[in-house]
Amino acid sequence: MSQRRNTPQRKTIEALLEQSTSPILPKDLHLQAQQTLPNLGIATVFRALKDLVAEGGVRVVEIPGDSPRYESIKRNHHHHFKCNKCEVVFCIEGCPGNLETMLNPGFELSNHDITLFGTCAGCS
Amino acid sequence: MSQRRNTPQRKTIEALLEQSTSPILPKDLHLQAQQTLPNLGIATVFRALKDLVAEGGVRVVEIPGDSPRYESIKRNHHHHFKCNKCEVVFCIEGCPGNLETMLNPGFELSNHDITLFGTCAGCS
DNA sequence: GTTGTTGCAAATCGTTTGCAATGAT
DNA sequence: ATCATTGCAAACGATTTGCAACAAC
Repeated sequence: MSQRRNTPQRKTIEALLEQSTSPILPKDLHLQAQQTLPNLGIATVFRALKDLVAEGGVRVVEIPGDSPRYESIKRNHHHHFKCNKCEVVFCIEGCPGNLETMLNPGFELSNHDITLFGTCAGCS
Repeated sequence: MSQRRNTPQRKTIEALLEQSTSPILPKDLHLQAQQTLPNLGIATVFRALKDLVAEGGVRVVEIPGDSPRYESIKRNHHHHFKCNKCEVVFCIEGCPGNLETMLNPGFELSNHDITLFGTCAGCS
């Protein structure tokens, strides 16, 4: 099988993901990583993200209307809020729970995704 | 300003959206509409969807991992469930509500999006 | 006849892939 | 010296756009 190699590219990408306080878009991750590695290609970013998601170190965050963002799995279960004005995405702790009750009999719940929209504290 | 014209293309697309019991992908809508209008172009489907969403007759449904689906606004507020096995998307009535309590002070909630994942009755 | 609408093809955006060169082990 | 990884460019799928022909009004 394939043993993973510890390249500067991957180290940089992983570090940026761990430092970020909100989920990042691949293109922003690419821009930020290029400050350290100017020749870094966007394909390498996507490959690293795919590997990290497969290994379970990173999770995909989908905000309706946007392309996928990525965040480190180090943060525990939470959801996201996107401000309609400044477009910033915030992580929000807490979860309504009890979602199984929404399902008809015979349906089994494995996971869920909640996105809230509105105006953030700074914009309102 | 632009007055909308009642073309066969738009009538067909609107009718299909109203008949559907679950949100549809543009490419499926295109395929279905082509049974009536064989020369219908995919661009016309996207243009009609954009207009319908702008007018408020149709709503966008985003299931994480998939491209956007569309559904008639005639169905009232509800959420969606995607089966991990058969990949079918179901509408589910009901809503946990009380989501404002998840937000920090200063944040205002305008709308929300919930997607549940798991196994549907037919697959489990 | 005016002008919104269409189909087509080309363009765009985000993402993936093939491949030869490179670098970690 | 292996063989995973890289950067680049080409390929891709979904969506958008320009434009000349067309059709609803």
